[in-house]
Amino acid sequence: MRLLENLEKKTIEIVKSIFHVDLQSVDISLTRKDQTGDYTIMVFPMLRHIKGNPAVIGQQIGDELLKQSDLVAGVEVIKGFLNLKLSSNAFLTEFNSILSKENFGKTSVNTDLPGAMVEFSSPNTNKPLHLGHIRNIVLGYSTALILEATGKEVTKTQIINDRGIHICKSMLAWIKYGEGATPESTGLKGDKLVGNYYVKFDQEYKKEIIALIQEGIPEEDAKKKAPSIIEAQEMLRKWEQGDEETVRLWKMMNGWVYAGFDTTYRDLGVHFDSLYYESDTYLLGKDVIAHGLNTGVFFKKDDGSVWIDLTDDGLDEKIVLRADGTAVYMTQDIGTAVQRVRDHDIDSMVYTVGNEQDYHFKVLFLILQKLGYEWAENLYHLSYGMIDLPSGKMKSREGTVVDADDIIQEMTDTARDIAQEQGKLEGLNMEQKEELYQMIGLGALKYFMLKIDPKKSMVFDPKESVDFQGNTGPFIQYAHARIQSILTKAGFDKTQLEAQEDLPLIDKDIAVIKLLQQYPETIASAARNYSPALVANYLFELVKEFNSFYQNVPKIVEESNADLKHFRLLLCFKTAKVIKSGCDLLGIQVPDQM
RNA sequence: GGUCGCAUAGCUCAGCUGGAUAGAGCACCUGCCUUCUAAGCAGGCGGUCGCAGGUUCGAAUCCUGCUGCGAUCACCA
Repeated sequence: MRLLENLEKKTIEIVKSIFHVDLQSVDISLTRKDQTGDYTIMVFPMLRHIKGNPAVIGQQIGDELLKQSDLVAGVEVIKGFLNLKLSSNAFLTEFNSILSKENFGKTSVNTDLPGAMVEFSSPNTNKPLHLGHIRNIVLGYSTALILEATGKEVTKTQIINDRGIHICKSMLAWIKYGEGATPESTGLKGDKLVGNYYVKFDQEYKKEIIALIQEGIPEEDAKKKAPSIIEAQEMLRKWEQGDEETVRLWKMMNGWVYAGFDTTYRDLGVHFDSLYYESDTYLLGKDVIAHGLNTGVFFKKDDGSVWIDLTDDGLDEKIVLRADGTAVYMTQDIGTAVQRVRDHDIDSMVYTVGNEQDYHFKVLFLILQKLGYEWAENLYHLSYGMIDLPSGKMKSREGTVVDADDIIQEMTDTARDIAQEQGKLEGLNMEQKEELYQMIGLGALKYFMLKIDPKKSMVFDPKESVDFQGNTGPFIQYAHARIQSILTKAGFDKTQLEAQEDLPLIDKDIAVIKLLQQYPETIASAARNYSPALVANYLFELVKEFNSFYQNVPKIVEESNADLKHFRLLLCFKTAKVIKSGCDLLGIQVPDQM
C-alpha cells in the first residue's frame, strides 16, 4: 500500500512541475501479464487536464519518475499506458512492511464505536437444516467475520421461527402417530424426528383432501376443511392462549429441534452470540404498530386490519396486522429489529436471507425508516440466490432436499477416500486423521458455496459432489500444509522477521509480494460489498501464484545464498499466514499436513 | 401485467469505482514426481461477453430498449 501511495504522490508532484496541473489522483493498476512492468499509470484520464499526445506525456512523466524515484527501475510507454518496472528493493521494503504487521490486513475491533449485527440461518423449527441453510450459514458467518476484520464489533444472531402453524403440524402428528417417540427412544437427531412428523402431517392432510374431493367438494374448500388442518389451527389458537398442555409439548419438541440444530452448527463450526425467538418479539411488533397507527404511519381498514401505503415509493399497500389482531411475518420482523437495537450497542444490521424475500426486506426497511428509526438507514439485506439441483428446485414433497448433515458427512467421506488413496498422513493418529478429513471436507463444501457471488443462484449436483481440485477449498488448504512442511525442513527461524535488501529477486518472488500486498484492500472490498466471494477468489489467486513460485523457484532448502533463502522462507511464512487469515474469514480451517 | 435479479469458453465461474490482444477451474490433449507434499506445476484446445442502440479517446463493465431464465407482487413464513 505504501508503495502505491508513494508512486501516486510522486507522479502528482512530477505532473505539477512539468505541466503545472494539480491532479487529485492518479490511476495506477497492475500491469497486464502480457506486458513488461509491474504497475501501469493511466495517462488517458490526465488528458482532461493536460493537452497533448498521451504517449509523449507518458514518456515525460516516466523519464522524471525514473530520474527522481529509486522505486522505479524502468519505464516503457505504450500508447496511453505508462508501464513501470520497479526495483527489487521497492518490493523488499514493501514486503518488510507487510511482515511487520502481525494481523496484516485486519483492523482490530474498536469497541468505542457502535457495532453491527449480522443475522443468518434463522430456521423454522419444524424440519432439519438443508443445503440452502448451509449457504445461508456460511455466507452470514463469513460476512460477520469480514465486517469484524474492518474494525466493527459484530454480533452474530438468528431469529428462530419457533411459533406458528408449521410447528403445530409437527406437534399434532406426533400426538397422533408418535406413540411417545423421543430422540432418545428412536436414536434420531431431534430435528430429524420432528421433521418426520411434519412430513407425516402433510401426508395425512393430503389423503384427507383427496377424500373430500372425491365427495364432490372443490379442492380449495377441501384444503380448508380437512380435519387435520382444522385441528392444527385449533392447536395454534390454544398455543396463543397459553394452554398449558400445548405449551409444554411445544417446548419439548422445540427443545429436541434446538439440540439437533446445535449439532449441525457445531459440525459446521459456527456459533451465535445472541438468539432471538419469534415467540418473544411478535408482541413488541404489535406495540410498535399500535404506536405507528397513532402517528399516522399506518392506517386501519374497515375490517380492522392495519396497513401501510407504500404506493408513493413505487411499492404496494402492505398488511402489518391481521383483522383479528394477530401478527403477520412483518409484525414480528419489526418487533425483532427494534428489540435488537434496544439490546445491543449497534447502528447497523445485516440480514442473510434468500433473494425470494427481496420484496419483504425492501418493505421492512422502508417501514422502519418511516417509523423514524435513524438506524433504519443502515440495514442491509444480504440476499443470496437459491441452490438448485440439476433436476430443478429442491422439493421437500418430492424428497429431493439435500440434508445438511448428510452432505457434511459425504464431504468428509470423500476427503477420507482421497486422503487414504494418497497416503501422506504418516505420523497422525486415527483421531487426528478424522479431524483432518472433516476439515478438508468442510473446507471443500464451504469454499464451494462462498466462492460464488452471493446474489447468483447456483446448481449443486449431489452425484458429482464437490471438487477437491482446482479452485477449491482443499487447493487452498494444501498450499498451507505444503508451506508448513517447507518451513520445518528448511529450519525456518521465525524470530527473524525481516528480509535483507539488495537480493536478486526473480519475477516469481515479486509476483507473490504483489498478491500479498492486495490482501488489505481485498478485505475492505469484501466488507463494502458484503461478499466473501472476493476473499475466496483472492485466496485462489494468491495460492496459484504461490504454487507457481514454489515449483519454479530453485529448491529453497538447498539455496546457497543465505539471505535469499531466508527471504523466500519469509515469503512462504507470510503467505501461509495470509492463507490462514483469509480462510479464517471464510470459516475454513487450514491443516499443517494433508 | 408491475417490480427486482441474472445472462461471459462444452460445464462451473472471475472480471473492482469504464482502460491495452476478455481470464481461471473442470472436461479434453501434451509434458513434469530416484520427492522443499503431483489435492500440484508448465503448455495446448476452446469466446459474436444474450440481442440492438447510446454515452466515451476507450464499454463485458455505464444508460435505454428488446429477448430469455428466475424470484416476487398472500390476512404464509
